[in-house]
Amino acid sequence: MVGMSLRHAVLGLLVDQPASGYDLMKRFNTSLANVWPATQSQVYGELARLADGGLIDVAAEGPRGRKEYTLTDAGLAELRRWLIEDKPEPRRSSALLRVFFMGVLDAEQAADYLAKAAEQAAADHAALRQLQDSLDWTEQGPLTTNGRLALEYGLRLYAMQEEWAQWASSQITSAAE
Amino acid sequence: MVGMSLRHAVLGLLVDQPASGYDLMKRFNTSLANVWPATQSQVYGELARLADGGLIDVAAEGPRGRKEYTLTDAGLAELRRWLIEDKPEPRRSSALLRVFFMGVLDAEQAADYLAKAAEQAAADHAALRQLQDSLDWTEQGPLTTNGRLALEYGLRLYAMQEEWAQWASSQITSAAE
DNA sequence: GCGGACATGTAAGAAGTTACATGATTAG
DNA sequence: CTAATCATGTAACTTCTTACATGTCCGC
Repeated sequence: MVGMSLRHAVLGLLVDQPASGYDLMKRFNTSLANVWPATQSQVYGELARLADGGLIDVAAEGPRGRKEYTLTDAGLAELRRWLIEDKPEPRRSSALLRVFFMGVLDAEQAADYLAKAAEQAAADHAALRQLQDSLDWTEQGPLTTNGRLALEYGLRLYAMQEEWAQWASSQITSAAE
Repeated sequence: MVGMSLRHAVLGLLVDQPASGYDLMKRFNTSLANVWPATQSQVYGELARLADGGLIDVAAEGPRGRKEYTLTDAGLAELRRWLIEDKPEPRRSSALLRVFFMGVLDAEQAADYLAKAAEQAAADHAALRQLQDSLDWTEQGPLTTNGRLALEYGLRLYAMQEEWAQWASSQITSAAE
C-alpha cells in the first residue's frame, strides 16, 4: 500500500459534508478535476472498500438506494497520517516526453507544436482565472483557504508553461537559421 | 488506443541509436527518469509488442541472448504521428491533493508540510542544475537541443514550486493569527 | 573460478478506463 | 406520463508495480 491516493481523495471529500457516491462524482468532476480525476466506477468501488474497512460509515439511506457516507474517526486519522507522511511520487508528463523527442520533427513542425502548447497554457490559465472569479471567497473555512492555495498553484503553473513554451519556440526558430 | 506513452518513449529512445532492452532501461533511469519512468518488466513487454507490430526490428543478436532493436520506418512514422497529435492528458498530482485537504491539519503541521515541500523543490532544482552542468553541451545534435528545452522546463517548474510553497506557507501562518 | 554486470523474461496484483446494465424518483 | 436526474453497480480490458526466476559472459 504505497499510493492509494484515490482512497484519500474520497476521504478528504467527506471531511466536512457527508455524501453519496453520486455526490462525490460531482465533487470529483468540479473541484478535483485538475488534481485527481476519478471515474464513477472507481469511486463506487472505493466507497465499498472504505466502508468495509471501517474508514467510512453509511450514515443514512435515502431514495433510489442512496447511501450517504460519513467519515469515521479511523478514516480521519488515516487521512491525517497520509497528509503528514511525505512521499514524492514520480510524475509522468507526456508533454515533456514530446519535447524530448521533438528532434524527429522539422523545425517548423516543432515550433508549431510549441506555439500550440503556449496557446493551450494560456487558455487553461484563463479558464482557471475565470473559476477563481466565479467562486465565493467570502467564506473563511479551512477548505476555502486551501482551495485558494491549490488554485494559485495552478495559475502559476500555467503562467510558467506559457512562458516556457514561448521561450522554447524562440530557441528552435533561432537554432534553425 | 489513447495514451500509450510508454510505447512512444521506447520508440523515441531508439531513434538515433539501436539498443537492447537492457540498454533502454539505463536510458529510462537516467535521461527519462523525471519525465516518464518505466520498469524493466514494462520495457521488455513493450519491446516484444512493438516488434510484433513491426514498429521495431531485431537488427542484431549478441551474447547472452541480447537482442538489439532498431526503429523501422513504420515506427518512426508512428512516433511522428504521436508527436503532432495534441492531447492534453489529465495530470494527477498527489502533492496538490494534499494541499486541498491540508485543512484537517492544524496550522503548524500544514506550515511544516509546505516548508518541506519548498525544501524538496529546492533540492530537486539543485540536482537538475548539477545535471545541467555535468552534461556535455558541445554537441549540437537535435536530441541535445531538445534535452536542453526539457531541462529548462524542469528548472522553471522547480523554481515555481519553491516560490509557491513559500508563499503558501506565509499565507497559512498569517491566516492562523 | 567467481563475482558483478549483462540480459531476458513471467506472474500476480493494484489502479485506472470504458462500456454496459439497471432501476427509482421527481419536476413539469 | 415522460424526460431528466438521481443512483448504484458489474465486466472487460489496459497499464503499472513488485517480485520472482533464470541464465550467460567478462574481468580479475
